[in-house]
Amino acid sequence: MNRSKKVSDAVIKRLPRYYRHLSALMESGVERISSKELAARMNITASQVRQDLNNFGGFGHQGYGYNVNILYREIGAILGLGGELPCIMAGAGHLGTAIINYKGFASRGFVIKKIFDIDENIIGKEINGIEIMHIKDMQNYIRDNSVEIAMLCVPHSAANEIVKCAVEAGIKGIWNFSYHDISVPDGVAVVNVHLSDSLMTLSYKINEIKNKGL
Amino acid sequence: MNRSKKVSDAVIKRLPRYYRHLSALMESGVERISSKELAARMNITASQVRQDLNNFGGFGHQGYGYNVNILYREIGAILGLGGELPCIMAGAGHLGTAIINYKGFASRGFVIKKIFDIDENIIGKEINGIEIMHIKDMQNYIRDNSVEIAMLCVPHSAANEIVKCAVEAGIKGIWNFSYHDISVPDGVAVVNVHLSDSLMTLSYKINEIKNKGL
DNA sequence: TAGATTGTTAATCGATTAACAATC
DNA sequence: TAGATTGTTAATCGATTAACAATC
Repeated sequence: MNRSKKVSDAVIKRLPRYYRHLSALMESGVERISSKELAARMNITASQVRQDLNNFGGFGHQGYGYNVNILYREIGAILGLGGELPCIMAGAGHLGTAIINYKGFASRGFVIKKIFDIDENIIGKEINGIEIMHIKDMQNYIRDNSVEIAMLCVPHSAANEIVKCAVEAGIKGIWNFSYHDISVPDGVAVVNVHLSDSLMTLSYKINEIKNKGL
Repeated sequence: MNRSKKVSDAVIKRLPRYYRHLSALMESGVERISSKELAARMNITASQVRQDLNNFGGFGHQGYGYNVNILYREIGAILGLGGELPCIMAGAGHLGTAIINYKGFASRGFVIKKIFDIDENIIGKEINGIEIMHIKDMQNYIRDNSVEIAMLCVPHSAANEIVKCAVEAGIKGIWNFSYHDISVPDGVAVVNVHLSDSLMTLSYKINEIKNKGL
């Protein structure tokens, strides 16, 4: 992998899409695919496929295309998949619970080790077989167990404090569902997920179509 | 609003962020803000703020800046907020339940009218005071009640069929949480939310930081 | 070998940033 | 009025697309 030139955000966001499509191809028993065919499936151009992949190395062969299995594995490696990534969930509300119960993450290596919440009534209980502990024990748990990812499903009033704790404990990345964008020091990765932003984008698009019709 | 030139996706995605920051400014009692100050809060450039807003009209005043309340209301209108947008939820699993229980949507006008599921055991029950009906009744319900948005939290094996139903019934937009991207005819808006893509992006970023350290 | 398809360079397109006259 | 700040045009930067020699 070429570490010198920074890969653009646009490319990074497409990587999981490639991964998804390659996974589907594998399931259908497809062994090889050309950039042209893959692009058609994904509604992008063949040029873009080749440019994207060549950020990370030449995975194809002239006259042949790309081996689906190999490309799938390579993109998985680029995405940091392959091993186990220990996670914790902060916040056992509805959204946290939904994510804890989602089966697709563990199979990709995102294993939620513990859940942390402030509600005394649920501490000691389990969700999907995972123990709920008090939020005050989160920092030590992260440190002692080399947790890499903190998933954040808490009210935004609590978010900053919890982020601070997690960062001090050496967390590597934060997956933030709380209302405000969060910021962290260099060396910690953050992805903000704003479901309400996404819904408003949909509303915009509906509105746009309506206006076009006038 | 200038309908002739298409507003870019990059701008559309920033609109909810402006909306969020303006909302916070209103709460802190700020009455006016310059593009420079707003940009600083949002980690973008003042030029970009002005360019973005001028896609939709001149909301500012020279020497003064922007009135926070007015700008908030204008962006709300651009986003299609203000009235009620009737929604239905397809799929009452963990994720669907989490979204149904989220309080922030209804206050923005996204009111979930009914929930549809295939599980006979839960039909007739309620989540957050909203009735669960059988999925076979979804199409008529959408048609008879001019539902605008279908929220899709079903397994991907069921997604295509449900989308087809909803589109035939005249749905205006689909908020899709199921695993695969969905496609719809012109005139229907779609926003795909892929939580696992988002998590993999985080994993990439963590990995990138690790590699940079080497 | 001939056909196919890559990796990569060059051209184009679009989005972001800079600059500044207009004006509150 | 003088200072501030917009709206908008021009310059720059970066991402996407096109083209093609290399080669399987």
